[in-house]
Amino acid sequence: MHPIQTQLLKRERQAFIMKQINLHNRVLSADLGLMLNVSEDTVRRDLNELAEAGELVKVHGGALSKSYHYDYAPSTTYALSEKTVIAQKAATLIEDRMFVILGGGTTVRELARLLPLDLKATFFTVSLTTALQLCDHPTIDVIFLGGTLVKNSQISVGGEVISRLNEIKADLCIMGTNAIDTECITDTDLEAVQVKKAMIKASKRSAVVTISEKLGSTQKLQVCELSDIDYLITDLPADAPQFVGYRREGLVVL
Amino acid sequence: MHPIQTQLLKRERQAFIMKQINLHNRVLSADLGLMLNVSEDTVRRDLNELAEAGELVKVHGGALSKSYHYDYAPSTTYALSEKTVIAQKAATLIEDRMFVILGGGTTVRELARLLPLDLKATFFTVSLTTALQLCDHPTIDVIFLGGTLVKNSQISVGGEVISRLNEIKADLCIMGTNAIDTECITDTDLEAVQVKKAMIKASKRSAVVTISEKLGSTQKLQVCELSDIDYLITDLPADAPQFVGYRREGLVVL
DNA sequence: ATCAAATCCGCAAAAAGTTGCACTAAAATT
DNA sequence: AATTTTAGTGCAACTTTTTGCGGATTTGAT
Repeated sequence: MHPIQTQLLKRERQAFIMKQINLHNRVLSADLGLMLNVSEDTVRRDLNELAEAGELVKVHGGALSKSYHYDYAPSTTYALSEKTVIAQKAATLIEDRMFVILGGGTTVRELARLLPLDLKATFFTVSLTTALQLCDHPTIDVIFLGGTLVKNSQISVGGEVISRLNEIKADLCIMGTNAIDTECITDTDLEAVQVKKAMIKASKRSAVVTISEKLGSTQKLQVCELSDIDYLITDLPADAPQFVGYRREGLVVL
Repeated sequence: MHPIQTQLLKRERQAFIMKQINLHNRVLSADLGLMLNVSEDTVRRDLNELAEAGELVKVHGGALSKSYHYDYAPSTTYALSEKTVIAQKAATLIEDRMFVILGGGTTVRELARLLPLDLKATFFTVSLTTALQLCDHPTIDVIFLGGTLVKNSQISVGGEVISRLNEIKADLCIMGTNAIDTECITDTDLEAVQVKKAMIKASKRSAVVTISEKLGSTQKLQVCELSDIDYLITDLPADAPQFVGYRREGLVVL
């Protein structure tokens, strides 16, 4: 990391900075000042200009490569508007300093995307895509529960995950589901079901998020009874007639 | 950089300026004034004309070659073609039924993308993006080593990851790096360095993949000595002169 | 909560750029 | 040939840009 000898023009300096960013994914203002032989203020001004032009992401102390950001592709998500509504309702359950377990699926990912920017909480997840989305949030902590990956759902499963979950006592768990009826939550994949069971067991309260389309559907494997969950969150208003048969003691419909 | 003796005509002057630009990619108005023995005002007027004619790019203090046109903003991946070359070389190290540990970064991700479709092996990784890429492969097993996530680099770190790595004995480890010189592999993030150390320790053989641009750069934290790795894989041919000082017993340059 | 580092803000000095104008010399016109 | 025209150049006054610095403020880590 040797200093540059010649005095560079502004453009050259900024090009140099971009090269460093592309090479090392991150730069420190102090380092750049030394390398370029200019004051840190000048470096900071350059970084601000480049950030404004969208060439990099400025952070406290330096800057980061823009390519290192998860690009969310909302066009591919089925029923996005409904899921956004659900996610916004679900977000109200999360408060500062909570420990929250999140599952996979596009609805939960949408929730992760919509978390308030000033939220300070700790999240656990088994989903790669949820985790990536959470990485874009500035103030939260994210812990990934590793294990064997299931390829199509991109979540980790297995004994390793289960035993980690058994060590956790979270305030809240939010998961999607494949099917839900008036009796229980069901799903198709045995490994995923076991993880979900462990997630519920590891949390004081559990929320299930799902688009209303799935109400009344059933799959082969049971995750839990409807009474085992505390919140049911859909795109419908809480007093919608579709919830007949779902209401019961201790279950809040949002 | 001598001053010109004879007084030049405008056209000759501008031709001289273009020659300097093509030679050095940059010129300073002050230098040109001295060299051409005219006032800076005249130089500036010349530069303005040339810029208007699209022959160069005028900037505060002088002008830059049009080819220099720093076209940063690699919306995709920086130096992707080089990384593809590297990834193809690295892929030859992986054989059926191997246990392989992969790191993060775009080069490794490219490797994950280019794995032969019929490969049957088991992969461990701490990188969310590498893991996602591996999920697209039909026949391999993927195990994610979970832990606290570092947001910028989207990898998991911490004691959890380290101790899991300590339980693994893999055949091969392939990782990118932020910086490499003839002495050692270095990086910027302490947590990431600790994980990389553990990855190397957990593998019979270790490979470092990097674009040749990074050769000769150094960062603050040491991952390992150059002699601790078994393969160095770059976009250059194995017999390239750039490897002077890198070659040593037990290190294969690919 | 506390402390050091990083950032922001304004300012002032230096560097670079702009403009109008006068002067020169070559080119064009009569 | 004499005169007008015109492009080119340098100078000086003024404006803009760039940069570094001191100090107030925010941020992040402990």
